[in-house]
Amino acid sequence: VSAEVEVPPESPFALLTAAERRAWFAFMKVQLRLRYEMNRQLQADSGISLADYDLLVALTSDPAGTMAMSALAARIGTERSRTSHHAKRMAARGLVSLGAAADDRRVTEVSLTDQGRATLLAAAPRHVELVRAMVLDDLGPAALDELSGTLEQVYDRIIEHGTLPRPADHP
Amino acid sequence: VSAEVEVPPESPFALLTAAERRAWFAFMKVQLRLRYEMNRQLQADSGISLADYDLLVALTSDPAGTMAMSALAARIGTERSRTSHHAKRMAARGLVSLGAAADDRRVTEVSLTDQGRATLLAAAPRHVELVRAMVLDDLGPAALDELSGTLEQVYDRIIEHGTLPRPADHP
DNA sequence: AAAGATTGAACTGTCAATCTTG
DNA sequence: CAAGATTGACAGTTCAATCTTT
Repeated sequence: VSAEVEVPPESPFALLTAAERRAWFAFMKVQLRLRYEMNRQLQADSGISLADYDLLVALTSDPAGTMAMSALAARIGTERSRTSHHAKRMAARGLVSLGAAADDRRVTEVSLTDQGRATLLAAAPRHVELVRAMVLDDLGPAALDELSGTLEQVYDRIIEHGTLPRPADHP
Repeated sequence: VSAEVEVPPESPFALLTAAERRAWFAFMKVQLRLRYEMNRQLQADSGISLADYDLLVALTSDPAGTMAMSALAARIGTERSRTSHHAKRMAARGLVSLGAAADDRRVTEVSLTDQGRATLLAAAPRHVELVRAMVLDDLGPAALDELSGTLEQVYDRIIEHGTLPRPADHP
């Protein structure tokens, strides 16, 4: 397993202690590789990006598979304009459909199409398998709980010190 | 602190156990917010992106602040073409300079300029402060070690199951 | 005016094709 | 031909300006 990492004194990482640096490097490395591998696998197996997958998953949180554009953006945690561009591209590919809400015509409703639902159902098991294989499977119940607790604590600190409001809970 | 999260049975997350889901959500949430906040702070305080910062830091690992384009790309963990585009944009802003290597003229050397070095030196303390405030400060030495160990274990799994070779060690 | 959303321009990242030197 | 790198076209992201409905 990885131990001490030497850092030249000119490097900004010299501002961290050895233990801090170790945690920070480990986190950044995991994060970078994981994103890369998830994207690659989804693209190869199902022809969708991680961002596409996240959007489709978000829509399943509504029983009918329909959400207002703003609600969708808030759920995914990105800006409205980005979600708008993204949903439009996905609509062109047939994965979702867009339409004005009947009751308030300012609202754009984004809905899973049959094709979108089918794509997600086909993609999910392999994606979850990857996550399990890469992250979850090798941690015992105790390590998993410890990791969850630590990350939740970190998340709270980020929200406290950050510039964005805490989002509504992930159902 | 966050506890059980309900997931509709149609959601792909139903494929994970409650404990697995908790760890996975916590990781994804931390990762997403942290990237956002780091980017925002660097941009606001120093006028550079997180990607710019990473490239500048990578260059400091050479005493003279000069690396071959390929070596730089490998160090940052991105593709050569991306690094090439990025370095070119940064050169236009005066943060780095580009030139053919004397001994092998296929090689492009990327060098920190005085301005690039000054920008990094000015940016680093506040960036490190943010990382400390958001992630490191609130974890005791034991939690920090435990987190490092778990993430290093996860990283090894990712490399095992992934498609990319293990990169050279971060000095 | 405020809320919900879209648009267009500028910027960043990805992929395949190409160029240059060894 | 292989290695190092760049290019150009396209996909995705951000930001500010704009549009529509309430």
